[in-house]
Amino acid sequence: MGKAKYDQSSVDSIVDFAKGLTGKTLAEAVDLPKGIENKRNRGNLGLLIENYYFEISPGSSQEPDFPQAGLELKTTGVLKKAPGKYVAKERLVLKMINFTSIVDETWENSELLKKCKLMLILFYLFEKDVAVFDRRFVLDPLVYEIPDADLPIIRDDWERIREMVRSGKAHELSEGDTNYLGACRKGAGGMNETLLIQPHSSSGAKSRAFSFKPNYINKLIEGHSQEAGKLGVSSSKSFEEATRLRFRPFIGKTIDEISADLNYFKQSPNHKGFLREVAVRILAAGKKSVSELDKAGIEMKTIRLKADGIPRESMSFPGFKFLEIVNEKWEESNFCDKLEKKFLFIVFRTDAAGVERLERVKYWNMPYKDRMEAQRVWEETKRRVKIDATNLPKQNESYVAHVRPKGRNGQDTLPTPQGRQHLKQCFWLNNSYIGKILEDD
DNA sequence: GCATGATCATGC
DNA sequence: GCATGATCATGC
Repeated sequence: MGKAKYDQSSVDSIVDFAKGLTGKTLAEAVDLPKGIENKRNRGNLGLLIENYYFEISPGSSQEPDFPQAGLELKTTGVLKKAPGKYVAKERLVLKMINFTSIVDETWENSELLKKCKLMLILFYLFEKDVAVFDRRFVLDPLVYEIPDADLPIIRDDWERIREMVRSGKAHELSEGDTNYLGACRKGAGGMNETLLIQPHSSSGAKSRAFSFKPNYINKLIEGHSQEAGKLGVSSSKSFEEATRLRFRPFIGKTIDEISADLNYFKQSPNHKGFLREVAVRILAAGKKSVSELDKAGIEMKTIRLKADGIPRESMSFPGFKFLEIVNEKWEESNFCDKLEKKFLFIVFRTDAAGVERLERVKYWNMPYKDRMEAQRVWEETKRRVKIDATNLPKQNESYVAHVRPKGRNGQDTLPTPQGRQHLKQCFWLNNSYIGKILEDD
């Protein structure tokens, strides 16, 4: 190592040095050894940055990357949405969750806080076919310390995760359990993953890591922490309660009344997303900009109940491609991702007189058992697509989910492994299943 | 009346 | 231009 380029014990010095990356790629910023450049796309940019830019090789995973400065280095990808506007490509993994030790931790003495109390986050532009060392750092490095406004939420998230492990439910953890801080899967995955031992249960658990959810990262990127405070997120009220309050004034009102209140009306009788748009407008209180939900990665769904309490329709999810699903793992699938989220149901109901009203809102996480059933349906779909993409799991084959078309019209098709074209399809949660969920409370 | 098939307007 | 959430339409 040559003469010191910066002082590893000084946060300011490290940050100043990090700014040298802004607008550049790693390959432009330093002379990389030849062998590396020959490697195609693969490789972990974060690791390369540590080794070749900062010239450090962090050892212990318990300590920050710059132990003397107490600073943890993170490198994360962003996507370009519009000129100058970037969004997180994915969650930012902070640290593996140690199931054994977390049960005895408090937030203040937690391993997470020890390692990630102060972070330096570098943002590079993710582009699919560009090698990692040619990816450009597009934003200034961000020095991150949990903002006061976000602390109650993140701390609450952490405590929820700890409580899950304490009650022997590490294997039931899902990202939807929490708001900003998630427990994401991290590790081998797939068939031959070795499950980890957890303290208060004999069930093995998949390895998981603490992560910041993409939408929280987006919030950081936008630098809107203060605005989140204004929305009431930072108050002693829980995050969910704050959102619930938004809907409260409209509960019990008819759709026409709400529509009039918001001065937002159905333009076309065929507008199938109308009620969703109504809900979006309630949330945003007029401004249909970023909502609290987006930041927390909450999945909002509108549900319309018939007078008997049964949902009129099943619940659709994004479409899948026949040629992709056959090579995908459940854990990597979009459907799995969605089902791990926290849902916010906006429930409308037609009353005895035939008038439809906003009945209530409800937060919900899909129970572990049902996620496993959804996985079964997904695996079965994958299996059948390989054989005959026109014969997929129907509603009566599972109490949780089924597969059905989703497209613009009969011409909206995709190629199948059989070499034909077939109507686009997506996964649905059965309306009977949704009905059950709403029944028990 | 339900399960399945087909398609809509919208926002990004 | 197209994926999306959602609802309409049909057949049994």
